[in-house]
Amino acid sequence: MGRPPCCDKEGVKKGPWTPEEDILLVSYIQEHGPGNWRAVPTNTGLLRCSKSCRLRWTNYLRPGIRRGNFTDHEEKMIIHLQALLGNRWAAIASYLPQRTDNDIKNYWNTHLKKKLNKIQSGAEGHSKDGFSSPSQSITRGQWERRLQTDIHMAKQALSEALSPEKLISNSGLSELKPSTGCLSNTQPAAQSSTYASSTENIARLLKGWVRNSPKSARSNSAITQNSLNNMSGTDSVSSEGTPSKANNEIEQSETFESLFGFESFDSSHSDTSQSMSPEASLFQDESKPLPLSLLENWLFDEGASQGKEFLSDFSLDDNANFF
DNA sequence: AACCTCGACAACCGCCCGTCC
DNA sequence: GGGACGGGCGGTTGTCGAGGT
Repeated sequence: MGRPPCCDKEGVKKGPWTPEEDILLVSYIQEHGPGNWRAVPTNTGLLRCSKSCRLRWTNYLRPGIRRGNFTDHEEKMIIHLQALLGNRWAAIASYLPQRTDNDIKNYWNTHLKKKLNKIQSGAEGHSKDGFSSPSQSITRGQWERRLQTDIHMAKQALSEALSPEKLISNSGLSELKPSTGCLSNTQPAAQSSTYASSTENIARLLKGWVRNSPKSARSNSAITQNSLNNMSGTDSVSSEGTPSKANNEIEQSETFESLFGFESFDSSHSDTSQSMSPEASLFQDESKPLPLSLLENWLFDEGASQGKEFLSDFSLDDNANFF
């Protein structure tokens, strides 16, 4: 007997999620927190598979997700991390807390793969013209130096992206300023007309839902705090850096709105991978990235051969020229 | 205007792993 | 110890819109 499917095939809805379904899901998670996905469809009345609910939440509804165009910085990080980690999208995503693994995977498959192929074919063209490919001509010493340089670059990029100073300086309430924030109704650069990809629709709907829901009328701030704790899957907010009662209800309300307003939709932020919204920082604990030093160790201790493959696949020089 | 092709991305599927009983 | 289950992950497919013919 094979493993039973995670959900009955009959009576399970498939395809794009509707706003109503999103609201049902979000409201449930607000009350109970993410997890126990098996129970979600039955408790919410959603005609969806539990996996589908989890996916919808983690990839699109979860607070702190940045969508829209990838910055050059993010692009570089993805390329470097892909070279280091391979197609371990979840691991790569842990270094880009605002991006989901699915998003990164899609971006890789649709954009970066092609770009790198172009580069590679370009390099091959060179070799045909008399230039030997780097992987063929490079000595081991050169290769190691390049590898170290590459790791250093990746490390630098990561530390820039994840440095606490930047997090603090960039994650402050300035993110909520109308000029750049969620309340400004800024249009995403690439907005699709379909609901599923119209994150602003979700935001608007959810905002409306929060305002109209009886619970929000009862105690908006309480919900906000609870939902933050629940949604983040941690109780981290309360211990250190606790939003004290000095953080008044308005601020918390703004924070909540920002959860679904996603200022980061605004792709006009120049180097947004370096900024992190407060909500995003909440989720950092959820998936702590492996320290890069460990990656280095792994790479040098066990993966020298893999490193060579990497270099032959992905030439630094080509890459440098490309960027 | 109708049809076709291609690209982008949301969602699904199946496998695997960790946890619990 | 091992089976069942829930959840995570990566690969793949489906859908839809844009652009081209």
